[in-house]
Amino acid sequence: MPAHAMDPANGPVVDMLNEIADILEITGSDRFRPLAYRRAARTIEALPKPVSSYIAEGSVSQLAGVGGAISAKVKEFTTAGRVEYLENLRKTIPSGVLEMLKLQDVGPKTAGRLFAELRVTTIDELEKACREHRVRGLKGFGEKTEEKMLQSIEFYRSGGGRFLLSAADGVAAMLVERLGKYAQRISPAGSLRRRRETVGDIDIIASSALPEGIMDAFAAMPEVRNILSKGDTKSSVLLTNGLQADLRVVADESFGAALMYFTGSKDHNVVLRTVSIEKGFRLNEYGLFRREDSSAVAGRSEEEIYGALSMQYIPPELREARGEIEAASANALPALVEEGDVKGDLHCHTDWSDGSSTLEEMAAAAEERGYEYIGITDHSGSEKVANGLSAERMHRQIERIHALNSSGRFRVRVLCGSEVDILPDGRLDYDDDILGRLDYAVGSVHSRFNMEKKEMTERLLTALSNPHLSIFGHPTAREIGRRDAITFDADAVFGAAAENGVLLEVDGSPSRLDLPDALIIEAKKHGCGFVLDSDSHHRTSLADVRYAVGMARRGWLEKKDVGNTLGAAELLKALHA
DNA sequence: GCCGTTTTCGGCCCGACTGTTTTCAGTCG
Repeated sequence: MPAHAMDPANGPVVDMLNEIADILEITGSDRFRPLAYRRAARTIEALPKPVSSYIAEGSVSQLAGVGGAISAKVKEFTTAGRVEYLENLRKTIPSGVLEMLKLQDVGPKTAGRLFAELRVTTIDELEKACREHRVRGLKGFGEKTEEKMLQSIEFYRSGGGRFLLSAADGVAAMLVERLGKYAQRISPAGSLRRRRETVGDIDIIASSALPEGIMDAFAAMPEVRNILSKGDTKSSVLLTNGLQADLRVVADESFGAALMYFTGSKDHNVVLRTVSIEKGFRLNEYGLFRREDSSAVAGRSEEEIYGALSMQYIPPELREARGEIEAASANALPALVEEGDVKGDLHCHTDWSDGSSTLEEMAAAAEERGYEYIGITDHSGSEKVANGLSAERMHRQIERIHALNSSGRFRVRVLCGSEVDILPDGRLDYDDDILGRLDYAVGSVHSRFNMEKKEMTERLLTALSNPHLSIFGHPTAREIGRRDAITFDADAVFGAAAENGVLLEVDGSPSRLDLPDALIIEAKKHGCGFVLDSDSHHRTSLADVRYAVGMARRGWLEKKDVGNTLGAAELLKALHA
């Protein structure tokens, strides 16, 4: 699995640790050692800052799951760029064998045996071995295994991977809608429910006294390309759009436990189980049970289970083992911001630049959503490809918005904003006379993404010191699966944003989701304020603000952290802080 | 390899499903 580290600098370290784990699993006898490497990898993957900064302050071995041996390897890797231990491990196994692990239903034992007994060293060779029916010659392997492997190879080559949350969201809603009539209760679970930025598959949990009915309906849906497995309580299908969907059915008294279990995260579940054991319980997908007599304590709802463990209810977005269990036990969970708290959108485009709805359509759509205000932020002049507004057109748009507001045509107040390019030298793309006329400016990076960290940090610090800048738009400028985050010194940039009162945007555009959660957490520590926007280019995508809300909740944000939960008058004051 | 109010050893989540078995190993989540 490629690393999706919160700080891109940590990607190679995470890959290094996971590769060690992979090789140890294929060759090794100790099954816990690879787990230790994976745990350390997960910890480092979630770090908001380069692991080198933890090395510098001597705190690497204090990270969860990182002890003496692993911290030594991490240090060796960051200084030498390679790890002797891994170099030696690599000699024992061809890299193609590692790649086979990416195939569904091929794990370390299978890959190891294919290599040891058939000398299969690549996925291509595995395909050949299956076609020549050599795999079925191995003890414990048969005809169906060969067929499954060929299917997995095909799926892998067609790029079966993770999907944007927004793509999965619609499918999950369809599944819930379609299967709802067969269930007592039904809900999406998994990373989709936790509002992660990408999801690998869709998990649906349902309760029913008649599981066969819902299972049959699930497998018979027209969107099903093939059935991966089908049992009494659990089935998996591959949908025609390439997404995998899993359905799990339990009795209604276990619905909460199953929902909790399959919502995860895995790490959250592990910690929760540990806490359960400490308190004399056993927790599984059927409920919470007393250990001494196995009597049921809770299971009908998640609230009931957290309650029985003397905790506050933990919203799914927080279930990442980032201290939420400790906070819930201490009655100290944040009151997370909700979509209904948002009083207006501050990042919207119209057909004046690269949007496809008119100013009036956007205002009407904002009004329909019950917003108090909508900020229009078309692109500035440098954005030629996006039809950015020249100074002259920007002046005209301001006049137009003023006229619209005084016309009384809309109850919603239209704010004059702009998404102003942060130029490579850190200046904003409009002169002060325009910036001074705007209600506020959103500054964004749209060019020269590959600047060195030091230069990029300078660029951003210059922009953040501009008194006309109110909001730092999609701060990392990443596009999920397409473009990496820009690199900058997060401490310096967030510190400057806090000091200058520049609010950080959480952009809800489905392929941006920027800031991401770990950086939100980091920025909040610096005392930054935030805004939640849709970055919509069409009147229907104002609803994308829900993805910004999801990310904000994953970042532990409360209503008071978010500027656009304020009324218009207070907001304008905050934007000029 | 990591970890610790069961602490320096002995655990490390655990249940469903599949394909191959004839009681289970491997994979997945």
